[in-house]
Amino acid sequence: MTNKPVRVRYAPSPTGHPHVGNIRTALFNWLFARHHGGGFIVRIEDTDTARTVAGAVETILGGLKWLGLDWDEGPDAGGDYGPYYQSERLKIYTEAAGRLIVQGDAYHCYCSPQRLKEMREEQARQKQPPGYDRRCRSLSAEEKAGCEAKGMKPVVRFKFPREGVTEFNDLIREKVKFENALIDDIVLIKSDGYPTYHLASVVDDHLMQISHVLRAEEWLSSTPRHLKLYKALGYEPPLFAHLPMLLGSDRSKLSKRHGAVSITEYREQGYLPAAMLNFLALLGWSLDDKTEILTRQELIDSFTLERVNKTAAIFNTEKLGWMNGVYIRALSPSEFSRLALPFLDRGLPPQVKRPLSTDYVNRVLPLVHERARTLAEVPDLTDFFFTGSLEYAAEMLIAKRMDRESTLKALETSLKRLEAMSGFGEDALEAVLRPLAVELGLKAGQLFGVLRVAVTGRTAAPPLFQTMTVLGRENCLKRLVEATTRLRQMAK
RNA sequence: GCCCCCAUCGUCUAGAGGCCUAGGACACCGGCCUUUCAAGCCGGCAACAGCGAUUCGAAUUCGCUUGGGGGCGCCA
Repeated sequence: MTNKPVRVRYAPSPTGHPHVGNIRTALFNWLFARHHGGGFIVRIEDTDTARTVAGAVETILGGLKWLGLDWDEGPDAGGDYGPYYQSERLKIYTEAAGRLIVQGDAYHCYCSPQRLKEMREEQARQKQPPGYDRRCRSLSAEEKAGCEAKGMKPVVRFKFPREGVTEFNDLIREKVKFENALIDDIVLIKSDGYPTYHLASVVDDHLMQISHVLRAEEWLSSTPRHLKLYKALGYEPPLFAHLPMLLGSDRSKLSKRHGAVSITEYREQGYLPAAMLNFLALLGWSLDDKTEILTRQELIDSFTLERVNKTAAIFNTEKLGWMNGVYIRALSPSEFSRLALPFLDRGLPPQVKRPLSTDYVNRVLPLVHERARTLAEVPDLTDFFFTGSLEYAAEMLIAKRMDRESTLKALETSLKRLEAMSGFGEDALEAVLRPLAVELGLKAGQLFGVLRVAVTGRTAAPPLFQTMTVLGRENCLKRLVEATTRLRQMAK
């Protein structure tokens, strides 16, 4: 450990949606910062003008906010080390690159993309490792002048040492060693004047006084270059920790074909931020041998790099679903209603009258509270409470070990008894229907099953009497009549 | 192809030489509860990749093999 104050950063590039793998990296950085009482900085790495997507910054920031990952410095927050958009720091990078050239640690390269492409193809043919052949390292003054005269725009390349070994101590992987001879000269400044990730992140991490770089494992092999860059620039490098990757179900890099991959999609699918946070934290980190559910504060208190593991983890949606269910059930009824309402409003068929009655909704939702794994399931679970007519096959009305005739009789008798009821409460319904089953020579389950289908149009639903109570007398009677008709019309 | 990293149930993981006939969770399969579903409870299935070495003793240490992942862009 250095004795520098803890300052970590999340440095997304605004090229698309916030990938859950990326967000997991953000989360670990945030947890690390909060655990140590350090700073969490967000820096936008918008140095690829071609790939930058409008609105992406907002989406990424929105994802962080949704999860409650607050940042101390960055867009919207300001800070003493800004600007926090790399596109606004171009001068700084140009200056750094200029210094490296003067020092002899970097050089202009005029090789065209075309030549580089051909070079790589040739290397592939020869089964040689691909990499820049350093041709422009030894350009004479005349050759250089010639290129300039032709108006060629150079890139700046880093002169990586040709021999020796670069070794460093990764906080998670411990000693990692690379042979310098195998590492080529990376581009520092592109021909459009923008820096590459390598230069920009090194310069900014230094300037922003980042103490620990926690990033995904895919960066492990470029770390030697970064280390040499720090050295050439005269900076003291931060400590590095390369986090395990997040993989899809087939063990390949998590991508769209594995399903939802953007944090925004999970939000839209009705996952709760607390569940998402908890789940993501457990991908590559664990507290002990049994704890699964942890609050944000518990996560902060117990998060350490020592307990981050080295193995890539598969993003397991099944377990996320279970965990989300746990969090949903832990919600108070009113919180559940408040959170589910927008999903209901959006998910119910268009013919359902809007606005939805708050009072009615508040009576319906408790019935499915413990049955929902995501908020997005709520409309499907409750639509029969809202729609006018039910759609189901008449056969569904016929319960186990019953036939058309006995079902018809059960329906007609029930209808008569229900019509005769003065009240229509849960207990009253049970008091009427349970004895009726006996009277009809049916098991309670058989009668209730018939009525459940008649009233909800489905075989799986919330408890019958509660459902009927909420649905109300008029609606229930109407549906029983419809069920009778439907059964009569059914072909024998 | 070259370089780097990794390797415990299907999945997420516990395990830092004897506590391990390897623990927990998801999923799955039974059972209980029960008007269906869900929830809950009880039980079950299921793993130390292989081979050598070190050691009285190895999932834990070392080596090799195999397997998986990542990197090798004027992307990040």
